[in-house]
Amino acid sequence: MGKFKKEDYIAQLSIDCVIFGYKNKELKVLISKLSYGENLWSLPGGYIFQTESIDEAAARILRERTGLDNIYLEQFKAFGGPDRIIGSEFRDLIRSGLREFDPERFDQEAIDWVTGRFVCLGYYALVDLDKVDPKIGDFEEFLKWVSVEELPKMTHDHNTIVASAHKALRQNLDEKLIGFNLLPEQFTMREVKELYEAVYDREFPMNNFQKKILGLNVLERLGKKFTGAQNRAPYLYRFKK
Amino acid sequence: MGKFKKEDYIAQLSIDCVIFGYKNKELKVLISKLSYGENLWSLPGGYIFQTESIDEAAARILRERTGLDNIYLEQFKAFGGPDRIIGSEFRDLIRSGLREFDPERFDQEAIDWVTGRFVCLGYYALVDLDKVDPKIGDFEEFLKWVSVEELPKMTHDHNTIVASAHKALRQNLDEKLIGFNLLPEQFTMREVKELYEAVYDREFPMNNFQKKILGLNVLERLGKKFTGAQNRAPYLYRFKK
DNA sequence: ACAAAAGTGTTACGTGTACACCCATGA
DNA sequence: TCATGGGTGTACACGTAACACTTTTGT
Repeated sequence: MGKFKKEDYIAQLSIDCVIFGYKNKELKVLISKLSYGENLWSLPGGYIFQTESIDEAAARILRERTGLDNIYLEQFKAFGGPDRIIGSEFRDLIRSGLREFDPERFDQEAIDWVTGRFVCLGYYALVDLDKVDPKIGDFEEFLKWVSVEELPKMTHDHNTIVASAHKALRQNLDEKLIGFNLLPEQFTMREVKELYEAVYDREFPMNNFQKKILGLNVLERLGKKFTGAQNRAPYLYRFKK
Repeated sequence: MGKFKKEDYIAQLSIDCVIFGYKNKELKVLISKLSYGENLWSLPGGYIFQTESIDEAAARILRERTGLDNIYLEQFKAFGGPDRIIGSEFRDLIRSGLREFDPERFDQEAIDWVTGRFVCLGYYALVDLDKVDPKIGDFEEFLKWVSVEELPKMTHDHNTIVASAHKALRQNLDEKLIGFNLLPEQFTMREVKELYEAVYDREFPMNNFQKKILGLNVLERLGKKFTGAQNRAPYLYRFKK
């Protein structure tokens, strides 16, 4: 990675991504452990090049972090209190060099830039968790999938941002039929139901749920899925394109 | 007005306001005629002080433009193509001084700042049109209420922004019961119905509409409104606080 | 008494929920 | 043939839509 040039980016404006995945009947979010401070967590994010649109920037940041292209992505809200200053909590920590940053990439001027006040554009992404190959960003130690129910306290207003993203997801899941982005290509009806239950945190009766989803006419029925269990084999479905 | 100091503001980030009003059975938007160029229109907007939140900035801008406090305000989307550069269309026009700006307020450096690339945060506001006393901003000649159906071609992507705001309004009108912000304190059921018809651009049967709205239990019935017409006098209603 | 429009009531329809039932699978 | 869970069908409740009707007001 080359030197960070602040002139390349829009100042004081960042993009934070709430990357949703689904596994083990849980809705999960990809969060990052920061490489400075003690037990500090945050959402993966990035900055906007002067030459790209904000949607392109979000897609690029997602691509850099997940290795995936054509991710389902939705801008849901901008966040911008005057207290959204990375430095207000960690500026001293960073500057004191408690953890060293790569001086090749970040000089003092760049660190000042990064630790100023930021307005952030919140995007949420829906991915097939198993296809993601998470890559760390600047100031990050590692990334981790965590259930939305068990998120740690994160830096700044990132917990608020996730809550807002979750709310937006709930509002859009049905209307825009985006839930299938969280599942693999083929899935059973039960898996769809359990996904909905994870998102809305409530139960759906199987038979009525099936009728509702099939009534949308967006799924095509494939073969059956034989698991070896001593019960009727469920059908596999695929999202129509 | 004092000198414009760019250091006071967040760079490359603006707020554009879609101010909705309602009159003569039409949903209207307050737009401004620019003081340079020929027949150029845009949305009223402004910039964000380093010391305020984005919501505070939007409320302040609305206050400056309408004279009203406690306006219903909702952030609905951020817009940020790399082509959103005021200068790309008008930079030369501005710089050539086709219309002179107040040099006390804007020096060359400030004009460079203003004509760069901007990401904009879209807010929509709902106001009682008759209470608004529109005040022009920088680079503006006058403000005008125009029906959403008859908007002129505006600068940049402002037509897109209005369309997006209108869509957000439609989605929220019912759910958040915000429509009454567009009406005076007292109103008849027919006026509410006609407002809804203006927003959704379709008809609602009076009797069912009445049942639905009254069923929400958010209105209190006051006296009757005698207009002198030779028909039964309608009730007046008020929004419960 | 009449025209105009406000307001109320009654019925029909469609969606979603609850319940009951049958079917396939492998031990 | 039995237990398990998948899948389908039917009856009911609810909210919305369509229709008919009564009431008020001023000429």
